[in-house]
Amino acid sequence: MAKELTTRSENYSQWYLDLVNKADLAENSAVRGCMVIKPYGYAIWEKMQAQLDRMFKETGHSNAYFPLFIPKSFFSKEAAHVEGFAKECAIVTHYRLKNDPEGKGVVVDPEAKLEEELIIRPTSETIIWNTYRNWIQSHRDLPILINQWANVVRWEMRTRLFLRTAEFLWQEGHTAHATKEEAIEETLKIINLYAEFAEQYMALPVIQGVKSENERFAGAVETYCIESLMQDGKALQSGTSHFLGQNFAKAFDVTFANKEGTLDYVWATSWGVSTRLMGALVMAHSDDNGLVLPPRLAPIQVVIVPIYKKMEELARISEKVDELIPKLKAKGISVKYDDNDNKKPGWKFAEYELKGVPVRLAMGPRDLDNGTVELARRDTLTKETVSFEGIETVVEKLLEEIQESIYNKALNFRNENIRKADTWDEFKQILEEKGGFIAAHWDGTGETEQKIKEETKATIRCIPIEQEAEAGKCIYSGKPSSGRVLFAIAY
RNA sequence: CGGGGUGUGGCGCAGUUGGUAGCGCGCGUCGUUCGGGACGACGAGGCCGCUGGUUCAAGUCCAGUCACCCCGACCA
Repeated sequence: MAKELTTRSENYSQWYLDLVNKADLAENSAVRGCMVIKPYGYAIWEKMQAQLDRMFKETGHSNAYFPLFIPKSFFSKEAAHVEGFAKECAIVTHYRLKNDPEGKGVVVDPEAKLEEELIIRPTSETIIWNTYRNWIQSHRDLPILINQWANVVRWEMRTRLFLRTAEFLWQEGHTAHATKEEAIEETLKIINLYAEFAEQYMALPVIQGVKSENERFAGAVETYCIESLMQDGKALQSGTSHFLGQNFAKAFDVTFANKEGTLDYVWATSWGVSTRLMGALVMAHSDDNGLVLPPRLAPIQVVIVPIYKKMEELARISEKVDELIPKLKAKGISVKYDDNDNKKPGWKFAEYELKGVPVRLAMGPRDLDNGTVELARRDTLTKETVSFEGIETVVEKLLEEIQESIYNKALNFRNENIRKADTWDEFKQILEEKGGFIAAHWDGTGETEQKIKEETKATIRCIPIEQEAEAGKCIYSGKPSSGRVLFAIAY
Protein backbone atom coordinates (compact mmCIF):
# COMPACT_ATOMS: atom_id res chain seq x y z
CA MET A 1 0.00 0.00 0.00
CA ALA A 2 2.11 2.79 -1.29
CA LYS A 3 -0.51 5.52 -1.13
CA GLU A 4 -2.46 5.36 2.08
CA LEU A 5 -5.20 7.94 2.49
CA THR A 6 -6.26 9.38 5.79
CA THR A 7 -9.88 8.26 6.25
CA ARG A 8 -12.74 10.71 6.35
CA SER A 9 -13.74 9.74 9.86
CA GLU A 10 -10.18 10.10 11.14
CA ASN A 11 -9.71 13.61 9.82
CA TYR A 12 -11.89 14.91 7.02
CA SER A 13 -9.70 17.87 6.26
CA GLN A 14 -6.54 15.75 6.07
CA TRP A 15 -8.39 13.22 3.91
CA TYR A 16 -9.20 16.00 1.46
CA LEU A 17 -5.61 17.22 1.29
CA ASP A 18 -4.25 13.68 0.97
CA LEU A 19 -6.66 12.95 -1.81
CA VAL A 20 -5.87 16.08 -3.80
CA ASN A 21 -2.19 15.21 -3.53
CA LYS A 22 -2.30 11.49 -4.08
CA ALA A 23 -4.81 11.53 -6.90
CA ASP A 24 -2.42 13.92 -8.66
CA LEU A 25 -4.87 16.80 -8.83
CA ALA A 26 -2.67 19.55 -7.43
CA GLU A 27 0.16 20.33 -5.08
CA ASN A 28 1.49 23.27 -3.16
CA SER A 29 3.96 25.36 -5.08
CA ALA A 30 7.07 27.30 -4.22
CA VAL A 31 4.82 30.33 -3.77
CA ARG A 32 2.86 30.44 -0.57
CA GLY A 33 -0.84 29.97 -1.15
CA CYS A 34 -0.49 29.20 -4.85
CA MET A 35 -1.00 25.74 -6.22
CA VAL A 36 0.31 23.78 -9.15
CA ILE A 37 -2.60 22.14 -10.88
CA LYS A 38 -1.24 18.85 -12.16
CA PRO A 39 -2.21 17.32 -15.51
CA TYR A 40 -4.86 15.00 -14.11
CA GLY A 41 -6.46 17.77 -12.06
CA TYR A 42 -6.25 20.15 -14.96
CA ALA A 43 -7.91 17.61 -17.25
CA ILE A 44 -10.95 17.64 -14.96
CA TRP A 45 -10.96 21.43 -14.88
CA GLU A 46 -10.78 21.48 -18.68
CA LYS A 47 -13.85 19.29 -18.88
CA MET A 48 -15.69 21.68 -16.59
CA GLN A 49 -14.49 24.64 -18.62
CA ALA A 50 -15.49 23.09 -21.91
CA GLN A 51 -19.03 22.43 -20.73
CA LEU A 52 -19.50 25.79 -19.07
CA ASP A 53 -18.10 27.54 -22.11
CA ARG A 54 -20.58 25.68 -24.30
CA MET A 55 -23.41 26.73 -22.01
CA PHE A 56 -22.35 30.37 -21.98
CA LYS A 57 -22.19 30.45 -25.74
CA GLU A 58 -25.56 28.74 -26.08
CA THR A 59 -27.01 31.56 -23.99
CA GLY A 60 -25.53 34.24 -26.22
CA HIS A 61 -22.28 35.10 -24.48
CA SER A 62 -18.91 35.69 -26.11
CA ASN A 63 -15.44 35.35 -24.67
CA ALA A 64 -13.01 38.24 -24.45
CA TYR A 65 -9.94 39.05 -22.45
CA PHE A 66 -9.06 42.00 -20.24
CA PRO A 67 -5.72 42.81 -18.56
CA LEU A 68 -4.30 41.16 -15.50
CA PHE A 69 -3.34 44.58 -14.13
CA ILE A 70 -5.70 47.25 -12.98
CA PRO A 71 -4.63 50.85 -12.25
CA LYS A 72 -4.95 51.49 -8.55
CA SER A 73 -7.15 54.53 -9.09
CA PHE A 74 -9.88 52.36 -10.64
CA PHE A 75 -10.41 50.71 -7.31
CA SER A 76 -11.34 53.86 -5.49
CA LYS A 77 -14.26 54.54 -7.81
CA GLU A 78 -16.78 52.16 -6.32
CA ALA A 79 -16.77 52.57 -2.55
CA ALA A 80 -18.24 49.23 -1.48
CA HIS A 81 -16.09 47.40 -4.01
CA VAL A 82 -12.80 48.79 -2.74
CA GLU A 83 -13.94 48.17 0.82
CA GLY A 84 -14.45 44.50 -0.02
CA PHE A 85 -11.21 43.84 -1.85
CA ALA A 86 -8.64 46.32 -0.56
CA LYS A 87 -7.26 44.08 2.13
CA GLU A 88 -6.40 41.19 -0.14
CA CYS A 89 -4.77 42.81 -3.16
CA ALA A 90 -1.35 42.15 -4.62
CA ILE A 91 0.22 45.35 -5.88
CA VAL A 92 2.84 45.92 -8.57
CA THR A 93 5.04 48.89 -7.72
CA HIS A 94 8.07 48.45 -9.98
CA TYR A 95 8.84 47.19 -13.45
CA ARG A 96 12.51 46.31 -13.37
CA LEU A 97 15.17 44.37 -11.48
CA LYS A 98 18.88 45.00 -11.44
CA ASN A 99 21.99 43.26 -10.20
CA ASP A 100 22.48 43.76 -6.51
CA PRO A 101 25.28 46.33 -6.04
CA GLU A 102 26.16 44.43 -2.83
CA GLY A 103 27.00 41.48 -5.00
CA LYS A 104 24.41 38.78 -4.53
CA GLY A 105 21.45 38.15 -6.82
CA VAL A 106 19.05 40.79 -8.04
CA VAL A 107 17.16 43.61 -6.35
CA VAL A 108 14.24 45.80 -7.31
CA ASP A 109 15.54 48.79 -9.20
CA PRO A 110 14.38 51.82 -7.21
CA GLU A 111 14.64 53.89 -10.38
CA ALA A 112 11.92 51.78 -11.91
CA LYS A 113 9.05 52.80 -9.68
CA LEU A 114 5.68 53.01 -11.40
CA GLU A 115 3.91 56.36 -11.47
CA GLU A 116 0.71 54.62 -10.51
CA GLU A 117 0.74 51.22 -8.88
CA LEU A 118 -1.02 48.36 -10.61
CA ILE A 119 -3.30 45.99 -8.81
CA ILE A 120 -3.28 42.38 -9.88
CA ARG A 121 -6.96 41.79 -10.53
CA PRO A 122 -8.91 40.19 -7.70
CA THR A 123 -11.91 40.46 -10.07
CA SER A 124 -12.36 42.57 -13.20
CA GLU A 125 -15.44 44.75 -12.79
CA THR A 126 -13.41 47.95 -12.65
CA ILE A 127 -11.24 47.48 -15.71
CA ILE A 128 -14.16 46.09 -17.67
CA TRP A 129 -16.56 48.91 -16.81
CA ASN A 130 -13.87 51.41 -17.58
CA THR A 131 -13.66 49.77 -21.01
CA TYR A 132 -17.42 49.51 -21.48
CA ARG A 133 -17.67 53.29 -21.16
CA ASN A 134 -16.08 53.54 -24.59
CA TRP A 135 -18.16 50.79 -26.07
CA ILE A 136 -21.60 52.03 -25.09
CA GLN A 137 -23.35 55.13 -26.41
CA SER A 138 -26.80 53.95 -27.36
CA HIS A 139 -29.33 51.33 -26.34
CA ARG A 140 -28.44 49.80 -29.70
CA ASP A 141 -25.02 48.89 -28.25
CA LEU A 142 -26.73 46.84 -25.59
CA PRO A 143 -26.74 44.24 -24.26
CA ILE A 144 -23.06 43.36 -23.99
CA LEU A 145 -22.73 39.74 -22.95
CA ILE A 146 -19.10 38.92 -22.26
CA ASN A 147 -17.30 36.22 -20.38
CA GLN A 148 -13.62 35.88 -19.69
CA TRP A 149 -11.58 32.89 -18.57
CA ALA A 150 -8.83 34.20 -16.36
CA ASN A 151 -6.71 33.91 -13.30
CA VAL A 152 -7.23 36.25 -10.38
CA VAL A 153 -5.31 36.93 -7.20
CA ARG A 154 -6.72 37.42 -3.74
CA TRP A 155 -4.11 37.51 -1.02
CA GLU A 156 -5.87 35.18 1.37
CA MET A 157 -4.49 34.77 4.85
CA ARG A 158 -5.06 31.08 4.85
CA THR A 159 -5.29 28.86 1.83
CA ARG A 160 -6.33 25.32 0.97
CA LEU A 161 -5.78 23.57 -2.32
CA PHE A 162 -8.65 24.42 -4.69
CA LEU A 163 -10.98 25.64 -1.94
CA ARG A 164 -9.08 28.83 -1.35
CA THR A 165 -5.83 29.74 -3.05
CA ALA A 166 -4.10 33.09 -3.47
CA GLU A 167 -4.29 32.70 -7.22
CA PHE A 168 -7.15 30.82 -8.79
CA LEU A 169 -8.62 30.18 -12.19
CA TRP A 170 -12.18 31.11 -12.95
CA GLN A 171 -14.55 32.58 -15.44
CA GLU A 172 -16.14 35.93 -14.88
CA GLY A 173 -19.10 37.11 -16.89
CA HIS A 174 -19.74 40.83 -17.18
CA THR A 175 -22.88 41.98 -18.88
CA ALA A 176 -24.34 45.39 -19.61
CA HIS A 177 -28.05 46.03 -20.13
CA ALA A 178 -30.45 48.82 -20.98
CA THR A 179 -32.97 47.97 -18.29
CA LYS A 180 -33.06 46.80 -14.75
CA GLU A 181 -35.45 43.99 -15.62
CA GLU A 182 -33.17 42.67 -18.30
CA ALA A 183 -30.15 42.71 -15.99
CA ILE A 184 -32.06 40.87 -13.27
CA GLU A 185 -33.22 38.36 -15.84
CA GLU A 186 -29.60 37.79 -16.85
CA THR A 187 -28.52 37.33 -13.22
CA LEU A 188 -31.19 34.68 -12.76
CA LYS A 189 -30.47 33.01 -16.07
CA ILE A 190 -26.87 32.49 -15.03
CA ILE A 191 -27.58 31.21 -11.55
CA ASN A 192 -29.88 28.69 -13.19
CA LEU A 193 -27.17 27.79 -15.64
CA TYR A 194 -24.75 27.22 -12.78
CA ALA A 195 -27.25 25.06 -10.96
CA GLU A 196 -27.83 23.02 -14.07
CA PHE A 197 -24.11 22.56 -14.58
CA ALA A 198 -23.55 21.54 -10.97
CA GLU A 199 -26.39 19.06 -10.99
CA GLN A 200 -26.13 17.62 -14.48
CA TYR A 201 -22.35 17.48 -14.81
CA MET A 202 -20.83 17.57 -11.35
CA ALA A 203 -23.68 15.46 -9.93
CA LEU A 204 -23.76 18.05 -7.19
CA PRO A 205 -27.14 19.09 -5.83
CA VAL A 206 -27.30 22.78 -5.05
CA ILE A 207 -29.67 25.20 -3.42
CA GLN A 208 -30.28 28.44 -5.23
CA GLY A 209 -30.76 31.48 -3.14
CA VAL A 210 -30.04 35.09 -2.41
CA LYS A 211 -27.28 36.27 -0.11
CA SER A 212 -27.98 38.33 2.96
CA GLU A 213 -26.56 41.84 2.97
CA ASN A 214 -23.53 40.76 5.01
CA GLU A 215 -22.58 38.06 2.55
CA ARG A 216 -23.30 40.05 -0.59
CA PHE A 217 -20.58 40.73 -3.18
CA ALA A 218 -18.81 44.04 -2.66
CA GLY A 219 -20.57 46.44 -5.01
CA ALA A 220 -23.63 44.33 -5.79
CA VAL A 221 -27.26 45.19 -5.24
CA GLU A 222 -28.19 41.53 -4.98
CA THR A 223 -26.10 38.38 -4.98
CA TYR A 224 -27.59 35.07 -6.08
CA CYS A 225 -25.72 31.90 -5.27
CA ILE A 226 -25.68 28.16 -5.44
CA GLU A 227 -24.83 26.45 -2.19
CA SER A 228 -23.83 22.84 -1.83
CA LEU A 229 -23.18 20.55 1.09
CA MET A 230 -19.98 18.60 1.64
CA GLN A 231 -19.78 15.20 3.31
CA ASP A 232 -18.57 16.68 6.59
CA GLY A 233 -21.69 18.80 6.90
CA LYS A 234 -20.10 22.08 5.91
CA ALA A 235 -21.54 24.22 3.16
CA LEU A 236 -19.62 25.42 0.14
CA GLN A 237 -20.55 28.45 -1.93
CA SER A 238 -20.17 27.03 -5.40
CA GLY A 239 -21.06 29.91 -7.67
CA THR A 240 -22.41 33.44 -7.56
CA SER A 241 -24.30 35.71 -9.91
CA HIS A 242 -24.58 39.38 -9.04
CA PHE A 243 -27.08 42.01 -10.01
CA LEU A 244 -24.90 45.12 -9.83
CA GLY A 245 -27.61 47.69 -10.49
CA GLN A 246 -26.11 50.90 -11.85
CA ASN A 247 -23.31 50.99 -9.30
CA PHE A 248 -20.44 50.36 -11.69
CA ALA A 249 -21.98 52.40 -14.49
CA LYS A 250 -22.16 55.34 -12.10
CA ALA A 251 -18.63 54.76 -10.80
CA PHE A 252 -17.21 54.61 -14.32
CA ASP A 253 -19.67 57.00 -15.92
CA VAL A 254 -21.13 54.55 -18.39
CA THR A 255 -24.26 56.08 -19.88
CA PHE A 256 -26.36 55.44 -22.96
CA ALA A 257 -29.12 57.13 -24.89
CA ASN A 258 -32.28 55.10 -24.35
CA LYS A 259 -35.15 54.72 -26.82
CA GLU A 260 -36.71 57.90 -25.55
CA GLY A 261 -33.48 59.76 -26.27
CA THR A 262 -32.61 60.50 -22.68
CA LEU A 263 -29.32 59.58 -21.08
CA ASP A 264 -29.35 56.78 -18.51
CA TYR A 265 -26.84 54.67 -16.63
CA VAL A 266 -26.24 51.13 -17.82
CA TRP A 267 -27.40 48.15 -15.75
CA ALA A 268 -24.85 45.47 -14.93
CA THR A 269 -24.38 41.89 -13.85
CA SER A 270 -21.32 39.83 -13.06
CA TRP A 271 -21.00 36.14 -12.28
CA GLY A 272 -18.37 33.53 -11.74
CA VAL A 273 -17.33 30.04 -10.82
CA SER A 274 -13.79 29.04 -10.04
CA THR A 275 -11.39 26.15 -9.54
CA ARG A 276 -13.07 25.91 -6.17
CA LEU A 277 -15.56 23.71 -7.99
CA MET A 278 -12.76 21.15 -8.11
CA GLY A 279 -12.79 21.12 -4.34
CA ALA A 280 -16.54 20.70 -4.32
CA LEU A 281 -16.29 17.82 -6.74
CA VAL A 282 -13.73 16.02 -4.61
CA MET A 283 -15.50 16.55 -1.31
CA ALA A 284 -18.99 15.78 -2.50
CA HIS A 285 -18.51 12.26 -3.85
CA SER A 286 -15.18 10.75 -2.95
CA ASP A 287 -14.56 8.01 -0.39
CA ASP A 288 -11.74 6.49 1.64
CA ASN A 289 -10.41 4.69 -1.43
CA GLY A 290 -10.01 7.87 -3.40
CA LEU A 291 -11.82 10.06 -5.87
CA VAL A 292 -15.24 9.25 -7.19
CA LEU A 293 -15.73 11.24 -10.37
CA PRO A 294 -19.02 11.75 -12.17
CA PRO A 295 -18.64 10.13 -15.62
CA ARG A 296 -19.43 13.37 -17.41
CA LEU A 297 -16.36 15.06 -15.95
CA ALA A 298 -13.99 12.10 -15.69
CA PRO A 299 -10.98 12.53 -17.98
CA ILE A 300 -10.84 8.75 -18.28
CA GLN A 301 -14.28 7.15 -18.16
CA VAL A 302 -13.21 3.57 -18.68
CA VAL A 303 -9.90 1.93 -17.94
CA ILE A 304 -9.03 -1.49 -19.30
CA VAL A 305 -6.54 -3.59 -17.36
CA PRO A 306 -5.05 -6.71 -18.91
CA ILE A 307 -4.18 -9.65 -16.68
CA TYR A 308 -1.52 -11.96 -18.03
CA LYS A 309 1.50 -14.04 -17.23
CA LYS A 310 3.24 -14.25 -20.55
CA MET A 311 3.68 -11.71 -23.28
CA GLU A 312 1.77 -13.90 -25.72
CA GLU A 313 -1.23 -13.72 -23.41
CA LEU A 314 -0.95 -9.97 -23.38
CA ALA A 315 -0.87 -10.02 -27.16
CA ARG A 316 -4.10 -12.03 -27.28
CA ILE A 317 -5.78 -9.73 -24.79
CA SER A 318 -4.59 -6.64 -26.65
CA GLU A 319 -6.10 -8.03 -29.81
CA LYS A 320 -9.54 -8.22 -28.18
CA VAL A 321 -9.13 -4.83 -26.54
CA ASP A 322 -8.18 -3.29 -29.86
CA GLU A 323 -11.56 -4.42 -31.19
CA LEU A 324 -13.36 -2.81 -28.28
CA ILE A 325 -11.64 0.57 -28.04
CA PRO A 326 -12.98 1.98 -31.34
CA LYS A 327 -16.48 0.87 -30.37
CA LEU A 328 -16.26 2.76 -27.08
CA LYS A 329 -14.75 5.81 -28.72
CA ALA A 330 -17.51 5.79 -31.31
CA LYS A 331 -19.92 6.29 -28.44
CA GLY A 332 -17.92 9.26 -27.20
CA ILE A 333 -16.49 7.34 -24.27
CA SER A 334 -12.94 8.14 -23.23
CA VAL A 335 -11.01 4.98 -22.61
CA LYS A 336 -7.52 4.10 -21.46
CA TYR A 337 -5.93 0.72 -22.04
CA ASP A 338 -3.23 0.33 -19.42
CA ASP A 339 -0.92 -2.34 -20.77
CA ASN A 340 2.04 -0.95 -18.85
CA ASP A 341 4.14 -3.99 -18.02
CA ASN A 342 5.84 -2.40 -15.02
CA LYS A 343 2.81 -2.52 -12.77
CA LYS A 344 0.79 -5.46 -11.59
CA PRO A 345 -2.99 -5.55 -11.98
CA GLY A 346 -3.57 -5.07 -8.26
CA TRP A 347 -1.53 -1.91 -8.32
CA LYS A 348 -3.48 -0.62 -11.29
CA PHE A 349 -6.83 -1.41 -9.68
CA ALA A 350 -5.90 0.62 -6.62
CA GLU A 351 -4.45 3.45 -8.69
CA TYR A 352 -7.51 3.93 -10.87
CA GLU A 353 -9.77 3.75 -7.86
CA LEU A 354 -7.71 6.50 -6.27
CA LYS A 355 -8.15 8.52 -9.44
CA GLY A 356 -11.87 7.99 -9.57
CA VAL A 357 -12.15 6.32 -12.98
CA PRO A 358 -15.86 5.40 -13.09
CA VAL A 359 -15.65 2.04 -14.87
CA ARG A 360 -12.93 -0.57 -15.00
CA LEU A 361 -12.73 -3.53 -17.32
CA ALA A 362 -10.29 -6.32 -16.50
CA MET A 363 -9.50 -9.03 -18.95
CA GLY A 364 -7.39 -12.12 -18.42
CA PRO A 365 -6.89 -15.61 -19.89
CA ARG A 366 -10.03 -16.84 -18.14
CA ASP A 367 -12.07 -14.18 -19.91
CA LEU A 368 -10.48 -14.99 -23.24
CA ASP A 369 -11.61 -18.61 -22.83
CA ASN A 370 -15.11 -17.69 -21.72
CA GLY A 371 -15.76 -14.67 -23.92
CA THR A 372 -16.22 -12.49 -20.84
CA VAL A 373 -14.77 -9.43 -19.15
CA GLU A 374 -14.78 -8.25 -15.55
CA LEU A 375 -16.75 -5.05 -15.12
CA ALA A 376 -16.19 -2.95 -11.99
CA ARG A 377 -17.80 0.32 -11.01
CA ARG A 378 -15.99 2.85 -8.88
CA ASP A 379 -18.91 4.42 -7.04
CA THR A 380 -20.16 1.19 -5.47
CA LEU A 381 -16.88 -0.77 -5.67
CA THR A 382 -18.81 -3.73 -7.04
CA LYS A 383 -17.72 -5.98 -9.86
CA GLU A 384 -19.22 -8.67 -12.02
CA THR A 385 -18.20 -10.85 -14.93
CA VAL A 386 -20.17 -10.12 -18.06
CA SER A 387 -20.16 -11.11 -21.71
CA PHE A 388 -17.55 -9.36 -23.82
CA GLU A 389 -19.93 -9.24 -26.74
CA GLY A 390 -21.84 -5.96 -26.64
CA ILE A 391 -19.90 -4.69 -23.63
CA GLU A 392 -19.71 -1.22 -25.17
CA THR A 393 -23.47 -0.81 -24.82
CA VAL A 394 -23.38 -2.07 -21.26
CA VAL A 395 -20.62 0.38 -20.40
CA GLU A 396 -22.46 3.25 -22.03
CA LYS A 397 -25.55 2.58 -19.95
CA LEU A 398 -23.53 2.01 -16.84
CA LEU A 399 -21.83 5.39 -17.16
CA GLU A 400 -25.21 7.06 -17.27
CA GLU A 401 -26.37 5.03 -14.33
CA ILE A 402 -23.31 5.99 -12.29
CA GLN A 403 -23.80 9.65 -13.11
CA GLU A 404 -27.37 9.45 -11.86
CA SER A 405 -26.54 7.28 -8.91
CA ILE A 406 -23.87 9.53 -7.43
CA TYR A 407 -26.14 12.52 -7.91
CA ASN A 408 -28.92 10.77 -6.05
CA LYS A 409 -26.58 9.74 -3.30
CA ALA A 410 -25.42 13.31 -2.85
CA LEU A 411 -29.00 14.55 -3.06
CA ASN A 412 -30.19 12.17 -0.36
CA PHE A 413 -27.31 13.16 1.84
CA ARG A 414 -28.06 16.82 1.29
CA ASN A 415 -31.79 16.42 1.95
CA GLU A 416 -31.17 14.42 5.11
CA ASN A 417 -28.96 17.24 6.27
CA ILE A 418 -31.39 20.10 5.99
CA ARG A 419 -33.05 20.40 9.37
CA LYS A 420 -35.53 22.85 10.76
CA ALA A 421 -34.76 24.60 14.00
CA ASP A 422 -37.39 26.64 15.84
CA THR A 423 -35.52 27.57 18.98
CA TRP A 424 -32.06 28.86 19.68
CA ASP A 425 -31.16 25.79 21.74
CA GLU A 426 -32.34 23.51 19.00
CA PHE A 427 -30.30 25.49 16.49
CA LYS A 428 -27.10 25.21 18.49
CA GLN A 429 -27.68 21.55 19.21
CA ILE A 430 -28.14 20.62 15.53
CA LEU A 431 -25.12 22.64 14.59
CA GLU A 432 -22.96 20.95 17.15
CA GLU A 433 -24.18 17.40 16.75
CA LYS A 434 -25.04 17.13 13.09
CA GLY A 435 -23.97 20.13 11.04
CA GLY A 436 -25.54 20.51 7.64
CA PHE A 437 -28.03 23.19 6.66
CA ILE A 438 -30.43 24.52 9.23
CA ALA A 439 -33.63 26.15 8.06
CA ALA A 440 -34.57 28.74 10.62
CA HIS A 441 -36.41 32.01 11.02
CA TRP A 442 -34.35 35.18 11.05
CA ASP A 443 -35.39 38.75 11.72
CA GLY A 444 -33.64 40.04 8.61
CA THR A 445 -31.07 42.20 10.38
CA GLY A 446 -27.33 42.15 9.91
CA GLU A 447 -26.80 42.53 13.66
CA THR A 448 -28.60 39.29 14.41
CA GLU A 449 -26.73 37.49 11.66
CA GLN A 450 -23.45 38.80 13.03
CA LYS A 451 -24.25 37.69 16.56
CA ILE A 452 -25.24 34.23 15.42
CA LYS A 453 -21.97 34.00 13.56
CA GLU A 454 -19.97 35.10 16.57
CA GLU A 455 -21.66 32.60 18.84
CA THR A 456 -21.79 29.59 16.53
CA LYS A 457 -19.63 30.27 13.45
CA ALA A 458 -22.72 29.59 11.36
CA THR A 459 -23.62 32.07 8.64
CA ILE A 460 -26.64 32.54 6.47
CA ARG A 461 -25.73 30.64 3.34
CA CYS A 462 -28.73 31.89 1.47
CA ILE A 463 -32.34 32.84 1.47
CA PRO A 464 -33.62 30.06 -0.77
CA ILE A 465 -35.48 31.13 -3.90
CA GLU A 466 -37.87 28.22 -3.85
CA GLN A 467 -39.63 28.17 -0.56
CA GLU A 468 -43.02 28.80 0.92
CA ALA A 469 -43.71 31.89 2.94
CA GLU A 470 -44.14 30.97 6.56
CA ALA A 471 -44.66 33.33 9.45
CA GLY A 472 -42.46 32.70 12.45
CA LYS A 473 -40.17 34.19 15.01
CA CYS A 474 -36.43 34.75 14.69
CA ILE A 475 -34.58 32.01 16.55
CA TYR A 476 -32.18 34.54 18.02
CA SER A 477 -34.07 37.75 18.62
CA GLY A 478 -37.65 36.45 18.69
CA LYS A 479 -38.71 39.18 16.31
CA PRO A 480 -41.17 38.33 13.53
CA SER A 481 -39.94 36.66 10.34
CA SER A 482 -41.74 35.88 7.11
CA GLY A 483 -39.72 32.88 6.02
CA ARG A 484 -36.86 30.55 6.81
CA VAL A 485 -33.29 31.05 5.70
CA LEU A 486 -30.53 28.47 5.50
CA PHE A 487 -27.73 28.58 8.01
CA ALA A 488 -24.57 26.48 7.95
CA ILE A 489 -20.92 26.48 8.80
CA ALA A 490 -19.20 27.16 5.53
CA TYR A 491 -15.87 26.62 3.85
C1' C B 1 -2.32 38.23 12.58
C1' G B 2 -2.72 34.57 16.90
C1' G B 3 -1.82 29.16 18.25
C1' G B 4 0.71 24.60 17.06
C1' G B 5 4.28 22.01 14.10
C1' U B 6 8.12 20.81 10.51
C1' G B 7 12.71 21.66 7.64
C1' U B 8 17.93 15.31 6.81
C1' G B 9 18.60 11.32 -0.85
C1' G B 10 12.70 12.22 -5.47
C1' C B 11 8.75 11.05 -1.37
C1' G B 12 7.78 9.54 3.89
C1' C B 13 10.76 9.30 8.14
C1' A B 14 14.83 7.70 12.06
C1' G B 15 19.20 9.63 13.98
C1' U B 16 20.68 8.06 21.78
C1' U B 17 25.00 11.37 26.53
C1' G B 18 28.20 15.80 20.15
C1' G B 19 32.63 11.50 16.94
C1' U B 20 31.41 13.09 10.05
C1' A B 21 24.38 9.83 8.07
C1' G B 22 20.60 5.45 8.06
C1' C B 23 15.58 2.96 7.11
C1' G B 24 11.07 2.35 4.09
C1' C B 25 8.95 3.66 -0.55
C1' G B 26 10.40 5.11 -5.21
C1' C B 27 14.43 4.86 -9.06
C1' G B 28 18.20 1.62 -12.44
C1' U B 29 19.86 -3.48 -14.11
C1' C B 30 18.87 -8.80 -14.11
C1' G B 31 15.80 -12.91 -12.90
C1' U B 32 11.29 -15.00 -11.00
C1' U B 33 6.18 -13.14 -10.80
C1' C B 34 1.21 -11.16 -12.63
C1' G B 35 -7.40 -12.41 -11.34
C1' G B 36 -6.68 -6.61 -5.57
C1' G B 37 -1.01 -2.16 -4.27
C1' A B 38 4.71 -9.05 -5.91
C1' C B 39 9.73 -11.00 -4.54
C1' G B 40 15.11 -11.69 -4.68
C1' A B 41 20.06 -10.00 -5.96
C1' C B 42 23.06 -6.02 -7.20
C1' G B 43 23.32 -0.67 -7.83
C1' A B 44 22.77 4.87 -8.11
C1' G B 45 21.36 8.89 -5.13
C1' G B 46 22.46 13.55 0.74
C1' C B 47 26.92 21.00 1.85
C1' C B 48 21.23 17.47 7.28
C1' G B 49 16.69 25.06 5.35
C1' C B 50 20.23 29.30 5.97
C1' U B 51 23.82 32.40 9.04
C1' G B 52 26.76 32.85 13.09
C1' G B 53 28.60 30.85 17.77
C1' U B 54 30.51 26.94 21.44
C1' U B 55 33.95 22.68 20.60
C1' C B 56 39.71 18.99 18.80
C1' A B 57 34.88 17.58 16.61
C1' A B 58 27.89 19.89 15.36
C1' G B 59 22.34 16.74 11.84
C1' U B 60 22.77 16.74 17.25
C1' C B 61 24.21 22.19 21.85
C1' C B 62 23.32 27.89 21.74
C1' A B 63 21.67 32.41 19.18
C1' G B 64 19.58 34.45 15.09
C1' U B 65 17.09 34.03 10.49
C1' C B 66 14.19 32.15 6.41
C1' A B 67 10.59 29.02 4.53
C1' C B 68 6.63 25.87 4.52
C1' C B 69 2.53 23.05 6.69
C1' C B 70 -1.73 22.45 9.99
C1' C B 71 -5.62 24.82 13.28
C1' G B 72 -8.34 29.68 14.10
C1' A B 73 -9.98 35.01 12.76
C1' C B 74 -10.78 37.22 7.18
C1' C B 75 -12.57 35.51 2.42
C1' A B 76 -14.91 32.53 -3.92
